Amino acid sequence: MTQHQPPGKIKILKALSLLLEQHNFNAITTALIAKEAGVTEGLIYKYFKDKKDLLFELLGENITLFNQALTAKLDKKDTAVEKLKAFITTTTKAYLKNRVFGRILLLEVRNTPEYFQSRAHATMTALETSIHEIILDGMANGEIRKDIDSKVLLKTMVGAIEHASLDAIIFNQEINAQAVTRQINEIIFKGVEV
Amino acid sequence: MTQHQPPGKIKILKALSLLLEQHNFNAITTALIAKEAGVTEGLIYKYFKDKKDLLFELLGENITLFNQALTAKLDKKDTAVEKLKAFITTTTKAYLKNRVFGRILLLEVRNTPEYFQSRAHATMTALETSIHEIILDGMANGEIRKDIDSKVLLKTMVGAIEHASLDAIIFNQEINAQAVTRQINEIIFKGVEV
DNA sequence: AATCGTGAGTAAGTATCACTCACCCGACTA
DNA sequence: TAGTCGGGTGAGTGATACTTACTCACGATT
Repeated sequence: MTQHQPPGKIKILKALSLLLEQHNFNAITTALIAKEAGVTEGLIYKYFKDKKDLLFELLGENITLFNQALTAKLDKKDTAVEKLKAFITTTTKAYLKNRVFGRILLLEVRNTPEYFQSRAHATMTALETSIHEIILDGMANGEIRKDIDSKVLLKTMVGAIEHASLDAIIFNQEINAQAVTRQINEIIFKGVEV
Repeated sequence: MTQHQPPGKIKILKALSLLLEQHNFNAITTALIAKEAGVTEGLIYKYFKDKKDLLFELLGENITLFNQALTAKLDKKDTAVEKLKAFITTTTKAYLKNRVFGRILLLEVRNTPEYFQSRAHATMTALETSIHEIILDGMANGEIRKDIDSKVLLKTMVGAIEHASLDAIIFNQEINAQAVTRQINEIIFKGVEV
């Protein structure tokens, strides 16, 4: 997937990733990216359609790596509920550990329509589809209530994960991912009403 | 709150709101806003610090109106659980009915640090605080499990609402808000595990 | 060993915006 | 009738995303 990338291209991707740790995407100029990468501005446009395309490719690499790591983790779990809980935990931890990844995905790309045509988004959709299938499996084998809309459950899980990570990502706070994900799992799987 | 606004300022706010129904914020130029409003570009900068400030003010008006409507609705409910369910339903419906409001709040402002200094964000924080207090009330009077972290529950609710609305907002789909919010309420309050 | 093609990179633009600034106008008021 | 002030104008300007014409190093081909 990422083999035989020209050195300049790699340097540009690395530079943007580094800069995103300190600044938000709009505040990062192409001139700054080029300077940080040690190349000229023109080279960015040799390898990327435009500035946003560069962002999407960086996100795409992160998602691909994350997708592989997540799949490996879920394969170790036996039941659907265990897999879904692992999904919540692993994803939240990924957003919090790799802040740039979380920031791009949750804050920087969604307001640009082109993102939804990108490879990054396609990978993300595939990931969500596989989680959706786990939910369906769980319903089929009696682990999960059948009268729940599987799509809404998926959205609730993803939404909970994202919103739990959001403050930490925006304000660069440290939060206890372990404790938070345990709580989310408890809320979604057991419910909060007495 | 919004009294005695000069006509030009109102026209500019209305123009942006209208344009946001068709285009995303970055794609809307100040020249286009001015043209749509029937004023000159310079006037925008008489009333707003910059283009983003204009966006924040438009959002602020929407949030203030929504906040009032929501408070009125919640006051009619007696129990904490009923209030929280009404919060989920009312908020989701607001995002779906007023797409521009949903789009600005969920997609356009969060990637700009200045938003978190704006009046709009302050109002939003106040709104979330009042919902948090309802959760705490519910715990105090035995409606809601006391071993749940109230903050995480709040985030889960908000996250579920936002993510359930997101696809509809992004792709301009119609979705059955009634059915979706009933499902979210079921998931969060009763849990999904058999 | 001369030539060709190509991938990698450069440097000097250009067009488009967001934003500024000096100014105008009419209506009050002293 | 001069002063001032809110509301509004329109011609700039600088930053910046993006383009384009070019160079250089190189391995393969003849």
